[in-house]
Amino acid sequence: MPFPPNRLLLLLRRRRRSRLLLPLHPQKPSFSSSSSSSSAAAAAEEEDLLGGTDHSGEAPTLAKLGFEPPFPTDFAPNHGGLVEEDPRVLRLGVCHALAREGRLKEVRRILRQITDEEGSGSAPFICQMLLYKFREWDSNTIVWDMLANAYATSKMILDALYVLSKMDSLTMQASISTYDSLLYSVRCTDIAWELFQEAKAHGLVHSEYTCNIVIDGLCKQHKLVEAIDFFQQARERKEFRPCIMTFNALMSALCNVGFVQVAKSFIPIMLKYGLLPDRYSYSTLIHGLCIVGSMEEALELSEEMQKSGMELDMITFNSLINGYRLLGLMSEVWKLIQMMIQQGLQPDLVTYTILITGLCEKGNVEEGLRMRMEILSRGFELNIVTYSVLLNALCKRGLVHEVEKLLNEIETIGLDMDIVAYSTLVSGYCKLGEIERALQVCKIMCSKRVMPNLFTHRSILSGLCKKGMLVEARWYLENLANKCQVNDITLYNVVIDGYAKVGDVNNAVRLYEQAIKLGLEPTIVTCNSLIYAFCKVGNLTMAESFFKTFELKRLVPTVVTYTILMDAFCEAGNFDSMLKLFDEMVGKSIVPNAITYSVVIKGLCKHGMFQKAIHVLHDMHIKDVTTDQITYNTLIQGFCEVSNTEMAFRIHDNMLQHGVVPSPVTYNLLINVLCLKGRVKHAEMLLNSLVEKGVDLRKFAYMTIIKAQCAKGMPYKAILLFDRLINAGFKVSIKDFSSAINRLCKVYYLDEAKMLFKMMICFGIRPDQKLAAVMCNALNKKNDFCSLYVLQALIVKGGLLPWVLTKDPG
DNA sequence: GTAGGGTTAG
Repeated sequence: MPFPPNRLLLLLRRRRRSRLLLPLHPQKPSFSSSSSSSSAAAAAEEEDLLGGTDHSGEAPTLAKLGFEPPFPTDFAPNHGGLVEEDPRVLRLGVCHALAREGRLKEVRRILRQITDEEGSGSAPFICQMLLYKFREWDSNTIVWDMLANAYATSKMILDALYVLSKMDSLTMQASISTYDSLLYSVRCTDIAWELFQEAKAHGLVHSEYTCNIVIDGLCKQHKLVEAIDFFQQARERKEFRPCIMTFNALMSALCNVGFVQVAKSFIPIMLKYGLLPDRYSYSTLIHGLCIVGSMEEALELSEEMQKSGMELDMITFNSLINGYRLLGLMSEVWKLIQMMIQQGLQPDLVTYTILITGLCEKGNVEEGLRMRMEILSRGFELNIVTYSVLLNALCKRGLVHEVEKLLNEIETIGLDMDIVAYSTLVSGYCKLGEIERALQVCKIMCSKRVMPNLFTHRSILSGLCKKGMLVEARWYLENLANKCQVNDITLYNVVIDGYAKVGDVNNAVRLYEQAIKLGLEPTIVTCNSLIYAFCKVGNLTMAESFFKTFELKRLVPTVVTYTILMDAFCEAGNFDSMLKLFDEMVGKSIVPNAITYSVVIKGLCKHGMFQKAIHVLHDMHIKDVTTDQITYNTLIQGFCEVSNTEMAFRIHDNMLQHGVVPSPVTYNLLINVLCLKGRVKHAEMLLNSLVEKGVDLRKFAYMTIIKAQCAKGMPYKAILLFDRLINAGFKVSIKDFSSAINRLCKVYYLDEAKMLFKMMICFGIRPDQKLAAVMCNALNKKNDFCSLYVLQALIVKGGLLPWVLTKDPG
């Protein structure tokens, strides 16, 4: 007997809430809903078989696992339910007859047909047929064993276990191959390991496949340490002879976590067993090397593969292509595709998806969409993976309309959205601040039985936090923890960071402590957010203290940790501490990135060390650190703050030379510095040239010039620009009108102030008390009583208190 | 054995 089924059921009992649930037959009666006395007796027998009555008074284990067999209400012994003519009985009879003749292949085929037709939950019914019609047949054991095997190979695990438990009660012995089939079927669940241990504890002999199945299962469950340990021990005890598939499984699992060199070390072991690496071994290792960015080594290995007589196939080519994509080297991607075509292989959907991903990552969604048309024109159909890539890119660009179009397309062609596609959409809507829409998507996916996972929940939490809805985020998190038992530190990280961003140190720390109490391990991300929280409220002592505490906990600081602390010291004006941290970081071989350098540049500028700041920028170019808009803006801002217009513009030119497109913030800075230096005309010229070029500008750029024009006595230009601002589609507020009107009043351009005031009324914006007071006082001083009366009437009509007419709030 | 969703810093 390979293993005792009742013991297995006890194992299963411990996993009542495991994910291993069979699809239910909701319309079929369950044990508990049974009403007839005979069915109650049968139910009692079932309970006995299932390992005795549960003393807690709960239903039997299988029933708790969602197993609701049709028996006993529609079929029971001595109940007349079994009729000779039942085709299933006849087929089981045929099986017995064939088994007697040793025609086992045919028996297997018929039993597979029966189990597939009857579906999950049918085991009790079929067992009853075998039990009451064929008990005395000498071919009985073979048929029972093959029935268990049929259920196991059809992934109806609980049915297989049920048959085995029945066999156990009838003192029939199941075969090792049935045991292996069952083990194979459950190998991806944590049941497999205990199943094996139980079998071992009972001194059962393994087949030559058993250990290979266990290793494969452990690898697929990402239990790498256990898999390797098991492999070593089984080898030492000479319990098995590993096959090539086992080596490939181990190497694949290692590669997937980035341990490609460890994976490679399995090759000599393979050779010792007389096994030569096959195309799967090579492509697994090549894939592993590609995902860690070791492209040179990957190419070397692909050459070795070819020398061994194996041509590169699509999968290996795609791995290499994706490797270059991951490094952002799209030119190499194209080269490899050319090479692939030269070798007679046409790009497949995976190749195209990698290409689209690469294009989208470079910000070229339009080209990605065009590529989609090319795929269709080549006769391919897009799958949900390709659509997810496009959806993600469109969401990130905020192209909601295009997203909707693509979703319609997915629906029209009848493609099912999977968990990744739905999560992408949820995340996309969250990033766009459309939480309600994201939650609607969640509802839809649940209704389609695609359940939200960690990614989905994290996106929702992140979206709530970014909107400042921390109460809701906390509520959502606690609901997840209580109801769904989803306890993952990354979910806590998101909310802890949410608190950190608004400077709510107390709640950030409290939530952190709550996570620790739950037994969750903090990560460096948790730590970084807490350090950020203390920095945000200016408590650098606590920030440093937390930093040291986490280091003691062996959490390794990252470039993010150092950058947070450096920025805080920079903001506090503690230049020396900032540089000390920078040196400490470099000393630990942590490589500074663009964000770190921008903090350093900011610090140097604040300290008046502009030459050094420029030097850092050059240094970044030499070290091939990507400079972005913020890097340049930081330096431009530095020069603007000391009114060095010339240098600010030179940095802007340098930015263009390096192919970095200035952001709206760049132009805000440049226009502002021109206005501050009194060069309002230059500022306007710059603005005009930018508008002509179709450059994306912010309201700030317009308003900066308008305010300067008002203050410098250029009221008509200001009014015209105000008009252009409105025509450009910007929304104007009372604040914008007030800032212009106030300045005009200050320099006594009252007629123009009145014009803007009228313009404001025309736009349906009512003056507030402060603006009304400014206007009234100015009119009073100029003795413009006529206008004053009109204004007063307007104010009274608008419901503003009359006292504003005599008081100037300043 | 190949492609998709992701928490932290300027």
